[in-house]
Amino acid sequence: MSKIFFENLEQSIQNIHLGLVVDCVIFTFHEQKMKVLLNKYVLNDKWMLPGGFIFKDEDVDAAAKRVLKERTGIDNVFLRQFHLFGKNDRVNIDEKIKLMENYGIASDKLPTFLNRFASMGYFSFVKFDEVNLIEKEDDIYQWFDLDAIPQLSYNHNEIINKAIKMIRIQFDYLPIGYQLLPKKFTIVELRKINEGILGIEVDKRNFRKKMLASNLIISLNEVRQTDPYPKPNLYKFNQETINELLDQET
Amino acid sequence: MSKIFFENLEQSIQNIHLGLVVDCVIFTFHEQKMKVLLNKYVLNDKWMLPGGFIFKDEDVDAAAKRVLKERTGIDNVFLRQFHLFGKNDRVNIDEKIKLMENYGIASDKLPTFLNRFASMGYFSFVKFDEVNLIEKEDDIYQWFDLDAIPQLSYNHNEIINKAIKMIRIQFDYLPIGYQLLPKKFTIVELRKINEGILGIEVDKRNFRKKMLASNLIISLNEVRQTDPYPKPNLYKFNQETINELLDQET
DNA sequence: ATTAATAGCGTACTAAGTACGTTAATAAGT
DNA sequence: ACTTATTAACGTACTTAGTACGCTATTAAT
Repeated sequence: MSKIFFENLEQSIQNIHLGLVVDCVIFTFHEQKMKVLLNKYVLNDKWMLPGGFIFKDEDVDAAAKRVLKERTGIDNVFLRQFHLFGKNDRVNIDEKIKLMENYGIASDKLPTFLNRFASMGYFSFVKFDEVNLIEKEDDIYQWFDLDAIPQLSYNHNEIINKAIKMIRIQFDYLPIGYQLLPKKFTIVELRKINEGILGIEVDKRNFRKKMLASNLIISLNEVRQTDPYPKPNLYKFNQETINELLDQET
Repeated sequence: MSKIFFENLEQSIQNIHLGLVVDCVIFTFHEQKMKVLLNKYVLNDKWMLPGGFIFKDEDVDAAAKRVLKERTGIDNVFLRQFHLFGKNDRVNIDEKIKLMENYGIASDKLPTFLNRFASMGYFSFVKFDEVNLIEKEDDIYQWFDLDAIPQLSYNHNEIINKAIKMIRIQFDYLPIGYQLLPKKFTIVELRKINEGILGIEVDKRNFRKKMLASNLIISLNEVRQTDPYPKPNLYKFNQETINELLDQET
């Protein structure tokens, strides 16, 4: 949804698949912390998840991909369904009317638009450095620390909480570190991601032992010279193991 | 979808939430085998999954519950989302037109109905004895062995396969045996369910040991007298453990 | 009288997970 | 110049969970 969409609402409505939208919980990892991408229309006062309509004849998964590409510029992104939010009262109608009025549209003009839309939730993990936040004149984007999410529009707080819950359940089947880290990374970075998502502290020594025993990572026998003190060893992911995870396409 | 629906198609369309349907993969356990419930309109030649539309103002989860109740008579059923099938070409349009024509409806009469509907997949586990298959004049129901599913309409074979895949991934978090077995059951029955769903054989002795060591089941110190030889001991589920699983509501 | 079937018990071994002590190298503070 | 705090990396002991497979007791069928 953007200015152009609202300015041509009647025509826009003709081109979208009714009754269903996608919302994306986009995670990244930066400065040792997990972050979530939020979006705000300048005319609105609350932050919300990046989301959007599905075009007629567009696969739902493709719509989620497109939304992500439009916002972050990233192609070929890792994206998974996690829950359909299909409660009848999911969207606060007053909030929706207010948004329309902010764009100068009478609320009784397009009843179709005010009908209920179920929301398919997707989560995604993107590399911070590869993201190029694409802001339009009327909406802005910002990364928020996972432990400092403000109050969001509609049921979007619930959606984020559910995303985290589902990610935790599927944790071992998701190549999260692979999606978030650069080609070369340290074991500590990998641990910080785990801790951020699982919401717990992990024993440093046991984590290292577990990683080294697994066939998930391969040592590059190379230390990161830019780090101050005990310069940490660098690792890469074992592509075979990652491919096995990706093939499962949960 | 039923005769009444089609006979009043124009009016029926007014009352449904467009763009989204629910399809249910309903499992049961009978005579030591896992079964799936399939449905066939007598005017159609292919079997399909029980599914249906969502009413305007009806929660999507509630629609799935209603579909299940309408077909099996069971209230308060265990039901979980597992995947949204949102491919644009998911439903074979020719098949859909043929179905409409079988009901005497010209295919060009209601373009809205021919628009794409995404399908929210739900799986469910029901006790065979509690099911009371409710057949209407124009559609019939039948349990099929999980390893003998015929070719189904639309993408319904894909939906079943995905359901099984998702159930396997979440296996340890789902109270499957609890949903399928009567109050009193034997360890062998529990094992047969596991084998049926996981598609593998499980070592009898280790399975028993694992179950006894877990706090999932409690011995009733009572054997089933109706069984022929080594009359097996009966167990009940530990309600506390089951409640913990149910609270997670994956 | 022999054989087949199977619920249930037991033993040895392997793999995975947990708890926590120690070292080595450096930067920052006094 | 010396001490201290920091932290990547290695190591040891112990616990728990999982795997492989042998055996027994009791009945029904042949």
